[in-house]
Amino acid sequence: MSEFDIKDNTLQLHVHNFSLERSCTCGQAFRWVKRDNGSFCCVIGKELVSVSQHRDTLCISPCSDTDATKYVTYFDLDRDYNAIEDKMLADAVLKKCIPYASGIRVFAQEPFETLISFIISANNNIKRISTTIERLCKACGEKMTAKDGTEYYLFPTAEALKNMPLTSLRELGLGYRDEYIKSTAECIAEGFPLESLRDMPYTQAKKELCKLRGVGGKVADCVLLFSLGHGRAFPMDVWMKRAVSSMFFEGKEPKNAELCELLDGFGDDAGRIQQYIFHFARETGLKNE
DNA sequence: TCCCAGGACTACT
DNA sequence: AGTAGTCCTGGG
Repeated sequence: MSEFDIKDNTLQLHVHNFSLERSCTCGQAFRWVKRDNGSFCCVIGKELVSVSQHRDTLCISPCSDTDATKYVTYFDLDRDYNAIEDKMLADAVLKKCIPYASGIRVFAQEPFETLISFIISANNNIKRISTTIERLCKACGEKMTAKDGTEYYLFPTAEALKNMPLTSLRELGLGYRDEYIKSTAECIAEGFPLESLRDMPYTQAKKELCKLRGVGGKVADCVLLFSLGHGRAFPMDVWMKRAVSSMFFEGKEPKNAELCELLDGFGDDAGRIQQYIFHFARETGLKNE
């Protein structure tokens, strides 16, 4: 495991080629908040944690003695992203993405929170997704108080969401997604084996996820990549469609088989490479393609 | 006022 | 199997 140190309830993790800012704001997670002092806050597990980066050191607080592995896993610190970038450097197209996205890590988030969050993300923008999720947490997530007195809310359990009246959900600004969320929360509360999708082949796991209401191919891929460890998952939103068409298919939309061939070439790093392409597309607007 | 935003559902060929 | 219209909401 990567090097770490704990003092004064602060965990210090050694990182390399890591960008906290890019990783927290790239759209994979919605509860990270940037504070004036440059640190980022989020509720992870049941803790409200503050994270800051100083060159190659990540400082996380508060922390207990046994939290190191938890955050190494969350921030994906044991993976060799240099090896991924080396692979991309060998490809003339992928090479161009690196300067725009280097340092992004794919976080390992909690499956249920990720599932509900990305159902909300459908036909929606990041700002509204974030505010809606915070309202949802406040409405039916457990209220917690940190040692310094700060109050915060956990992401709601499936049980709590299931018991919310549709009208109350609608008042939170979920729009037509309210019934998707209620229905999916019901399925999870009644035993839909979300965790078991981790060990299932990618294609089968995706098929299972798509049985849930409000979950189509794109949302399923987000859940598989961002919370269930499926590196093959390659979320295709409108930006990615534009990017993939212009970068790999001379501006034309690829047929399904052509796309599969491309993604097979990316192998188990497809999802992480997706993050590089996505960031490149957003920052350049694909103007030079 | 109209149109769209990091999709999914439904009802059609 | 593939495609058009519709869906709540906030902002340009």
